Amino acid sequence: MQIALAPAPYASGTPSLRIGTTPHPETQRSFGAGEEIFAEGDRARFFYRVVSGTVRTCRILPDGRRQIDAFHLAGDIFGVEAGTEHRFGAEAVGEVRVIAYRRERMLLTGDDGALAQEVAAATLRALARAQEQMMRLGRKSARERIASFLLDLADRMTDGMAGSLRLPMSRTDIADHLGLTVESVSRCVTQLERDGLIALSPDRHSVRLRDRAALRHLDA
Amino acid sequence: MQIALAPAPYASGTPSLRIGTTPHPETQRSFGAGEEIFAEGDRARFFYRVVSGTVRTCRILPDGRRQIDAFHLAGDIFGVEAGTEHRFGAEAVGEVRVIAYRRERMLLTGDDGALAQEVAAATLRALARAQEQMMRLGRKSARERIASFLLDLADRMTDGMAGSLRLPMSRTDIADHLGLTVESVSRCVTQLERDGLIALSPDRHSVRLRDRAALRHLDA
DNA sequence: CGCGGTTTTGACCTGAGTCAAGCCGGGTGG
DNA sequence: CCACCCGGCTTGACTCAGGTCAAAACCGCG
Repeated sequence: MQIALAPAPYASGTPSLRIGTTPHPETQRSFGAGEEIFAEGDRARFFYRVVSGTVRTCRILPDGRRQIDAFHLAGDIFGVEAGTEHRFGAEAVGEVRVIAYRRERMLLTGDDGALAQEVAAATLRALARAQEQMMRLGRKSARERIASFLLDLADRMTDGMAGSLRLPMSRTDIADHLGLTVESVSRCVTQLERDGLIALSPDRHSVRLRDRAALRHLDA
Repeated sequence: MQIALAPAPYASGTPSLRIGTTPHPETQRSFGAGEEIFAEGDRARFFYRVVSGTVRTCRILPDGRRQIDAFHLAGDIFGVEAGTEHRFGAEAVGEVRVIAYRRERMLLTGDDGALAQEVAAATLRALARAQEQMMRLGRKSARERIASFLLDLADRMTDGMAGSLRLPMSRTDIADHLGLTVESVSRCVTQLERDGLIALSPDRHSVRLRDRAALRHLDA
């Protein structure tokens, strides 16, 4: 497959879009913290690209248990479906701007094949992440999951200057992503701090990875 | 995307392949129980389709913990990679026959676009399964994981006549897929049997789903 | 009928969950 | 400018689902 896994061409702060020969007015939308972008079961008429901010896609069991499938950062594509409806809900984590693409756009392989290829690449990347996540959820301890998650996030958020990354999501979100409880996440993070592997800002939302080697060792 | 999620055109016992205009001699290969089809880290020169039998793709942590990513049944495509190497190993569960496709075949969008589309569809399906699996691993109890797994397998193995499906894999494999231990799998299966939700053959490898409603309720 | 691998069962242990307070920081209004 | 609130984070004490270790039991097979 000719899919290039190079960094997504529309990274972080690139709201402008090059779009084939015919100018498609791409709809750009904004959402406030916690707002729903689409719900589980909605008709999948669009798929999206994050322009700025962070999006979480998640599913909720009837009894309230929640699993956050993934966090999508600036440049990431999400909401692509094989069937006709969204199998996950999507919500803004903090302030978010996204571009909505009409799903049918994917049908035309002509002209805008570039977008189609990008989507294919994004899908493959999503699959790779999902597989990584399965490893975490299936076989790793709480401590290992946190270490792995932080490293992964650090890789993806290039912006964070000098090893310090700002976590856009709450502890609860992290817990629901890693299959843990808030308390466990809190305890593990604190423990990693005590052990000197990471350092936390006073508001506890910025993390500096002080000992990547040790973290990577935990990541296994 | 024009991907049709209809049942894969080359299902179960269909070794013959229709392949565009130029006849490509597709390599068909056989493997015995436990044999390795490719290893984690191998150059990804081929991807595969299961002709008969079951394949497991898995990853092993340095300390020996194993996570089985997925089981691939007849008709399934596996081993498609975004990068240049396989990020999972693949092994035969019992006797297996597969067709190996040269990876470059995907490059030509011409002629054989059909295969390319099939791969795209397979990728999307794999992603959907991975997401289902994350839900299981992240938020479900042992009992629920087993129920969910059995239902899923029953759906995919149409062959199993009248609700009775033969599990091709060992308890250990199931455990490593569901993030449990052999003992837990065994206990849960036995419990489901005692509770009358399932019935087991004397060799404990065939399962009849006696109360799908209850199982589905567990699946949530 | 004995053998070897898989599955099951039992007794015990522990990592993470649960429940219940505190704590801290940031935002508001007096 | 500061006292107060409120939601998210942390901490502590206790519980429990599932893991661990060890031993049968079972099935299929030669």
